[in-house]
Amino acid sequence: MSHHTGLVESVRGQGYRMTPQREMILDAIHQESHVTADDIYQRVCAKTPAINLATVYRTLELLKELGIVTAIDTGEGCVHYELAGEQPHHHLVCEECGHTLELDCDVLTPLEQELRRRYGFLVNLNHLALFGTCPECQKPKRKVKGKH
Amino acid sequence: MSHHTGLVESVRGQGYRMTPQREMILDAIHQESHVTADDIYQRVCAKTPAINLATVYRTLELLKELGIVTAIDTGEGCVHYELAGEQPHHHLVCEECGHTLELDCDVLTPLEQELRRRYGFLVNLNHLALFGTCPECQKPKRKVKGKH
DNA sequence: ATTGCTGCAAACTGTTTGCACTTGA
DNA sequence: TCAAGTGCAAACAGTTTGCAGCAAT
Repeated sequence: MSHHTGLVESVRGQGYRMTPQREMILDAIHQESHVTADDIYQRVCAKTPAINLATVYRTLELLKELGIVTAIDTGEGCVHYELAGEQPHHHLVCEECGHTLELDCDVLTPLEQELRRRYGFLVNLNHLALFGTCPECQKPKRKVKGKH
Repeated sequence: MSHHTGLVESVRGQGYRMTPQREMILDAIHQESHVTADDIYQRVCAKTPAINLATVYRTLELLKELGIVTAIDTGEGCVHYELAGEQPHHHLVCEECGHTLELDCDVLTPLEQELRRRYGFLVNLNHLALFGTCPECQKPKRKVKGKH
């Protein structure tokens, strides 16, 4: 099942133990990237008796330190995780419908350069979430409005 | 004391009551923008007997709806608030030292345009927080390293 | 046989909510 | 007057932590 043997080795190679839990968690992120701790928890629990949420958090923390996953805070109150190996990409999150669309990484290259040139700031745009209004929601349609 | 009479009127004008609490909260944000709910709470409590944190949150929620303040999630686990009237500006947050530096808004204009052109996405860059490494922390200095 | 990892339960942080009381218009 | 706003305490969600037992090396 493990198509992610490299990752397993990477963990072991750095002096950490490979446990069934860690393997399942790696498996889960591998299957579906850009997930929350709870997503992983659900996904893992679905197949085997159980795993503890705390373990998921601790493992994610470890994987983050090992540079295997990266964390993205999309500002929705929960952190999303992704395999670090992935092509860095970004998310446009619609504030109205919550829909997320992915963004080619090259769109941000000019900004990256500008920030370095102007401020000497080395920005980390591995996984950025930008908020706004998606094309769909910009269409006037029936304005429901109302004081929510 | 209220140099923010306009805001007070704005609240009242939209059919909401002006209470001492709300006035103090407005006052606080006026004095120091880019604050957290708790900052406001502290600041207000310092001068008068007391105010309730829940009230701060409720008021901020209201002010946000009225378009008087805007919320920014800098990803540090707590939301920052700012007077909406402010020049939109952005923050470069250093992941190493936590230091924040402000960013001229024009740096992001090209990105804004690109997103609209390419994806039809109307991005809201009123208050953006970008993470990375500040010039200071890029200097090699003594690498302490060590396992977290 | 160690030492690291796990599960569990409890703590913690930022935020929200239900409800009875108070107060601005 | 009376709906809107407040304080309080309790609930919440996401995340972290202390500790005793379990298991990978």
